[in-house]
Amino acid sequence: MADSSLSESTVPEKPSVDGLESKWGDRWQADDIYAFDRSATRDQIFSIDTPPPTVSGSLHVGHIFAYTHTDALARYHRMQGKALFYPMGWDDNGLPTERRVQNYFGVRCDPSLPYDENFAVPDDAGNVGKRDIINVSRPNFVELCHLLTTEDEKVFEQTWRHLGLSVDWSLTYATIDDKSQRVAQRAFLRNLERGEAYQQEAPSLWDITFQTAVAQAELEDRDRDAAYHQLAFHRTASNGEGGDDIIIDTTRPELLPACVALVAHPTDERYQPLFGSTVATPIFGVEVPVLAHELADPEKGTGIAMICTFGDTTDVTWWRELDLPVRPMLNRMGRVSEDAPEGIAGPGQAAYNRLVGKTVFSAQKEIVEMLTESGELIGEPRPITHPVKFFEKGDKPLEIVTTRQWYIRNGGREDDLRQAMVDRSDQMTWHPGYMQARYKSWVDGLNGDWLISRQRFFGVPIPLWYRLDAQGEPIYDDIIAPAEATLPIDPSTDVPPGFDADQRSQAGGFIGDPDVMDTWATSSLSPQRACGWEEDDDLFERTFPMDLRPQGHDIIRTWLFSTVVRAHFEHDASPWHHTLINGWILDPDRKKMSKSKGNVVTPIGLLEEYGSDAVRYWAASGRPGTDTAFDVGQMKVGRRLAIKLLNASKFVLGLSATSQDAAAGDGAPPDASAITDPLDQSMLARLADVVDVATKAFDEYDYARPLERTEEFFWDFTDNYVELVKARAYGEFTPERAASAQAALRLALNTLQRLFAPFLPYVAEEAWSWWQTGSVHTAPWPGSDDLRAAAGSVDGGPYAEASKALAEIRKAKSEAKRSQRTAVTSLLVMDTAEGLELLGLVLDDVRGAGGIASADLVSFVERDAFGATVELEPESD
RNA sequence: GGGCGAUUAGCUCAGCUGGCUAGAGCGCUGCCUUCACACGGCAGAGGUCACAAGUUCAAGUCUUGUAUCGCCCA
Repeated sequence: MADSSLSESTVPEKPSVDGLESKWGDRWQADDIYAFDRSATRDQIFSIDTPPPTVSGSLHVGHIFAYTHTDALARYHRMQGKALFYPMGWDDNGLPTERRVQNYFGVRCDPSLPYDENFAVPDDAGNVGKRDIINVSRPNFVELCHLLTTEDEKVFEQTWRHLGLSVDWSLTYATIDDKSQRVAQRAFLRNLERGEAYQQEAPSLWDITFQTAVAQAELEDRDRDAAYHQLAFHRTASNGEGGDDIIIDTTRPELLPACVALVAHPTDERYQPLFGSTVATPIFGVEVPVLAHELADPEKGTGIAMICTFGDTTDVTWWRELDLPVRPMLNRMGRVSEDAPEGIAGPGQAAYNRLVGKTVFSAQKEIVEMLTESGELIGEPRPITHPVKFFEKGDKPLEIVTTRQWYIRNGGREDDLRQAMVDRSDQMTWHPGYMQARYKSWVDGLNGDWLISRQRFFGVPIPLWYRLDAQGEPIYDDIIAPAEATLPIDPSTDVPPGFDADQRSQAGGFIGDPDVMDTWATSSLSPQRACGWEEDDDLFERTFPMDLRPQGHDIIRTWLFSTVVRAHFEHDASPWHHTLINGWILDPDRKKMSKSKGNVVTPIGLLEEYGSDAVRYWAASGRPGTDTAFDVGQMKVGRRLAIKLLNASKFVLGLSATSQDAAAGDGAPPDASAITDPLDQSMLARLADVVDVATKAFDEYDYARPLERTEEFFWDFTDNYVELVKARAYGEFTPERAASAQAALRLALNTLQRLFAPFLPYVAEEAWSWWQTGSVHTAPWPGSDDLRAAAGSVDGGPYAEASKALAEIRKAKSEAKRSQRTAVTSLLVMDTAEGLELLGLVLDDVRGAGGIASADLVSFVERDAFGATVELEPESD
């Protein structure tokens, strides 16, 4: 081979996938190839609402999986000429960070403490042994949160860069940064102004561990053991005092002091005579009404239930709809309050005193004892397992306590708004489509507005103050809101307009709202935050509504839904045009991988062991919406594929120093005028089909099919086409026919490198760099027109026929346990007339690859099906 | 209880608007050091497409039902 100076100087002797991440990662950063071009107009831009990962957790393979999908789509659209608006965000706001900070530094937030300017980070941070927890003020605690999340974010960024995400890192935001706080507070104030946010003193779900209210979206049911206890309520003068007791079934006898009524189904004949009368509670003798409501289940227990304030959400419904009094008995710690509920007196008070201060668990034991003593517990408790509501991050059952909280309307209490939320979901395309059913069923099942206030420390403060009356009590209706221009504010340290700092907590002065917002109340504004809402109008107009929201199906009811709510109110629009829902990673037992199960593999270890391209290959094989098994086998396959692409590129580029276009290409397809051989044209015709299928699939947000089809073609290309064409490409026939092979190989290689670029960004870039200037990732996505032009009128037939013949020859050698280099002394091919004609076109190539010295050794027989007989040269020793 | 999805070789999965004599990779078996690649290549064995009815010239593919698994909602 004469002149291969280019390939020799740039193609390594032994190509390797190792080390490409840092080589190209640095280069991409230096060249800023993923920078958003904000001069592009809206129709030239593709904007992505990247899910901000929770930095206080660790990255796991599920993240790698999902973010790779988005990145493949991003890279495709970039190659299609779009300006990518592809930011990364960090979710550092909220409870998970608080927890991590508590454990990492061995501290606890005590909001009553003053700020300590000289607070030093504990020496044993990150490795806290057995020692006393240090109580710190809220501002100190928040500082620690910022300190740790900043470090965590660096680690995350490093991993994402290693994976090869093509985000524009200059757009990075955090959900707790000042701009996010400003966006969240501004949006809240506007919701308030328009009547979309309101406060209410109402029964709320309460986590006794975290000491905060939680929203419906954060609930999960968990099965817990419990027992039905039969309690005897007594008749009163209203329904035949001294008559048979009324027996109710309850799993929570400890709430008996909080009983406000009994309830049965209106059509239940057993209890109809009692409706409207009263009964006396056991032990306490409190008189409560017997009422009718259709939520009472005649099949459950004795068909009549006691309503307590509050044992569960059904109690809340009954309480509201039946207009009952509140008789609370549990405090926010989940213990029995000192003050007995209204109506308890005399001997009842003495009994109540036995419960005071107890947890619900102990109170239940105590009350069962009392009921047994009094004979009002009928029979033995009957154990059951039933679903109990938990805060998804908590480990104690939720209680319901009456508190003042802030809400944002979401359709849970208004049918027209509920319908509007469903309509919004029709305005975006769901990938896969069936995931929209989850959204709809969630919206259908909403039973209240969105509770957004949280009694926590690290979050975006509710930006309000309240006036204090002459006694120093807050007047919650007398709200003082900040001007938008002053945002973000922290009402616990900032002073409202028209007041002095020393009026804080003084009679006639003010007090700041102590709460922070639900973390979803900030995340639900990620499009607004990323796109510069009210901060950068020009950017906002170019990027919003966004093109794509990718996310997991587990947070459709939280993140996706709440984002739709906010955009509906603020912009009267759907926040995105498309949403891509990813599945989960399952371990080999088909269980969701999670930290608690101890089956999580660290991503950085995988990336280092198999290479980023290999891991991305595995990830991109997972279909949209489909849960996928964690499979290192697929990563090994991906690694082989990546290496193969390097080696195939090396081979093609090493061949053809004769072509002019061997010299630095600019990304344009090589000159195809030399391509005249039928086999070459046939291969390109098939490649054109692959390009069309891949393009169509990508346009439908399916990243998996383009990879699959490209890979399938590529293996066949290397196994069959390259082998068939080798002899000719090396010049065994005429120079013109060699040139045809070389040009076809280069055209195919050029196309394949670009097709693989979204999936295997490192090897694609490496191989591209051997013969092209510029990055493959900013090269145009391949079209099929050039390929079809080169193929002319030839279709895939000759290539298929040649491959079949070659397979027969290989099979004969393999079955004879001979080397593939063994010469063929005779080949008889049987096929249809059409098949034989096609074979005639490519016979030289078959001979070259099969080791058939002369065309005289080949004969044909016309038949209606393909077949072949192969004779090999005798074995020599 | 209502809904969504899945069920194809030992394993992980393709098979889109019905034409398949059912595919790929891994794993397994045998062979080949071949000048792009041993981090390789060639070949082979391996499946009544969960089950049952139906529509159709034709069903893995459509309809209905059943079973099992997973998830969402109540």
